[in-house]
Amino acid sequence: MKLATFNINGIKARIKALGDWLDEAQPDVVVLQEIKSVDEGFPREMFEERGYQVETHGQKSFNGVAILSKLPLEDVTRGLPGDESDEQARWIEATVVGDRTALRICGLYLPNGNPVELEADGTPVAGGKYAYKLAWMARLKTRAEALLAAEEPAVMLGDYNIIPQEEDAANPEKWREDALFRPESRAAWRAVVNLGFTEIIRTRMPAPGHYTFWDYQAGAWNKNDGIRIDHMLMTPQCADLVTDCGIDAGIRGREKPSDHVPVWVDLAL
DNA sequence: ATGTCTCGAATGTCGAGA
Repeated sequence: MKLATFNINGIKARIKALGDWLDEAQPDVVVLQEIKSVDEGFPREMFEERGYQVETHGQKSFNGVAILSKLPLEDVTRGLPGDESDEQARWIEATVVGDRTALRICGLYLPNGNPVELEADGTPVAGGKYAYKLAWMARLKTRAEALLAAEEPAVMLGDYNIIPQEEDAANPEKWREDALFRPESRAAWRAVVNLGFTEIIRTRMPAPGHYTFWDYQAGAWNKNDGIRIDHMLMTPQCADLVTDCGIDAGIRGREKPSDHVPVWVDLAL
């Protein structure tokens, strides 16, 4: 079973590029981020024609996540628990039913967090975007703890908007004060990973220089000025199933690309 | 040194978000 994550930066602008990649890569399950569409406006037909079941959690203009699956999906839930007042569409879960085992999939679009606004004592300004990012990550940790406690195959994958370590950026210095790389962000990331998850790309592709995002600005792709911010965190029971993984970086160089590229894994499901 | 793209509201351009 091939599982992938892809921040598409707008479904309407990505119909051609996404369709081409699906036809070539042939993933069985894909989580999408930044669909930037309400559920009713999502072009589900182009995926259903290709044999995918489509589950969306959209909102107008911004954010929005989805799951495409050629395997049966069960128990679909929308929204990250822990804050009923949070109206941003950034989390969707479903159970993928395989021949041998089931896999809980959590597709996520973690808040960007910029601009970083801090009080004089260094605490994030309440109500600001950086405070929202860190609060969201605290809720993520709570959900992550429950997934681990279940001792079953589960994966949380998507656009984490986190550069975990220096080797995950071509030019770490220019990200030093950014919400994607600041110490508070990276500490919150480690607090989740260190609960006992396998970060599968780090584990299987440990060399530096594997990026998943290149900014549209300043010729970042041509200079390979990238960062690795799209990740997969697996419970031990899920990590045991992995047979291969990769990053489809090449599609960043095509016509009308997203600024992110797909990250994928093969699982003996 | 500079450099981009998407969406939506309001129009034929702009602000917000990333």
